[in-house]
Amino acid sequence: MRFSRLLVPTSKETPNDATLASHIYLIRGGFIQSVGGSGLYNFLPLGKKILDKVRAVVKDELDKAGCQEVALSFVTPATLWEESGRLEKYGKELLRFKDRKNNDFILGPTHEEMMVNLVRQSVKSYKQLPLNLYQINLKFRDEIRPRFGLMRGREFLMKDGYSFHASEEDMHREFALMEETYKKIFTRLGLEFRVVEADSGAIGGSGSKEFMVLADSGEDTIVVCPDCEYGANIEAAVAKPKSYDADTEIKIITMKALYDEGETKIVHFALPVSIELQDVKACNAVNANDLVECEESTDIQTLVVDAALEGIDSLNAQEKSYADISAVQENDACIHCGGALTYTKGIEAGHIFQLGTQYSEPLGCNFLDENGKSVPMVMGTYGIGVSRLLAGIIEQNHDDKGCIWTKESAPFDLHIIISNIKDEAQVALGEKLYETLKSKGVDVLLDDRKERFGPKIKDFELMGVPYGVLIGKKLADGMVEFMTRDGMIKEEMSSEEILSFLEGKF
RNA sequence: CGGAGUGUAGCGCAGUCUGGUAGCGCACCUGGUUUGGGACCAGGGGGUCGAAGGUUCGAGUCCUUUCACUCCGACCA
Repeated sequence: MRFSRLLVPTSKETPNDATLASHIYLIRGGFIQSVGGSGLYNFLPLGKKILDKVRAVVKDELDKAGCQEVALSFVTPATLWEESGRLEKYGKELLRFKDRKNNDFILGPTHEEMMVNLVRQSVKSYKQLPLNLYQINLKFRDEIRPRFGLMRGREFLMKDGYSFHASEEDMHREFALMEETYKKIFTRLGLEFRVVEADSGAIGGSGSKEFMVLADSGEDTIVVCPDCEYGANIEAAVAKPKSYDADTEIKIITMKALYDEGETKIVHFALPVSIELQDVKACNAVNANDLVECEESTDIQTLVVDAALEGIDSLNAQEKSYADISAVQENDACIHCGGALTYTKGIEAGHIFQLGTQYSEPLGCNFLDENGKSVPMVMGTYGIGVSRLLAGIIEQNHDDKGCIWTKESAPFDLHIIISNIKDEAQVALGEKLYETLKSKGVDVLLDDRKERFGPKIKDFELMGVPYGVLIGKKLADGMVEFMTRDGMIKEEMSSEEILSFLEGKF
């Protein structure tokens, strides 16, 4: 591709609402463009190219693992969501609208219902199982507060996969296979990541694991053990129970729990004064959809006491139970090896769930087993935020000048700069390298613009193609420079050798 | 949803207090000079000043209503 023909509106100026490196450089580098509405972005040619490359890696690994790609309708009849019971539970994040006949529709934020509907119509026998179907498609979530560019948009590209099994054991096998497959994907993309235990949230189900791209700018706090493999989202993290004695000071926190159909209930949580309440654990302990703050109340009817206080406290309530509701703190002891746990920050880029029959049962997704008996399929579900991965790659790979794309995500293999377009020798060498490498399948960008050296090198730094060739005034002495974007390393070499050097490299 | 703020050219902003010809920087177009770190000179194009209503001889500016967006918080696979 010739730079003079490419639509890449790079910019010197930082958008005023951007604070994260990925947001700043994706816009300044001309990869994406804000639509003006919050959390909505257009992908410009370079951004689209990267998105396609990341998507191709995801698809390649999934296909190798035996998954099959489909594309489900983006617009979903609301009746399907009524069947599963999530129409209410998902709340305002769900974008709803009516058609001309006044039928209710939603734009899918995730597609369990749609996929189950597809499978229940076409799969009837254990002989057709197991099955793992996925799509890489737009999702829409009406986020309360979209921010950070592609990190938390309202419309985004997600890979969502769903597996269907005749037994719990087979689903566990697939879950492990997907964990391995995801590790391969993240590794190929050049990401530093950690697989952690997680809460299942609105999706539901039993075991779930998150794939966290490690970055200080991440929105999630994760607890990791330096001595073993253990890692968990703070929402699901557990530590070795601490022991308390009868003198331990106890605090009681009042919260309002929200349930389906607008029901609410005042609940109380008791735990040692020095320990923070972990909201998600607390929410799960009372089986609520959500917990919100409310005024303190001393009329205690429902009380959940932190499990560590069992046998120590002398609290009374009509309905009293024990559960782990405490937030793990740094230096708590690892549940597996006793190591001192630490906090780190991560970007949730993948999440895999063991769903069981949570959707197949209410939606009637049944099959006939060997005995001719109709039973619900056992399911797993697996997601990757594909557009979020772009942001994650930049969060991990940038410097103060711009992006540094990894090999499998780079918009081009090589970026050739002709410093002075009026110098015929420079142009001739640039064209020769460009045409020769292009014919050999190397994806080359040739900066043939009528610009000075400054803007050209700035754009190279900003756009972040991993390697570059600089053909400039040193050509008069028969020399050119080979540049490695990571570290901005320049190596001089003779203009005679450069072509064979590049042919060997790509 | 609570708190704070902003809407003026593609982007970033001034002008609003004190009403009187719509401005600046970047970007863009033409010509010339320049060509290794976001050049210079000259000329040029681009706006229903977020929307609606009101006050006034006259509104970007004052009043009322409304919409949108941003930031902090709460919330969130």
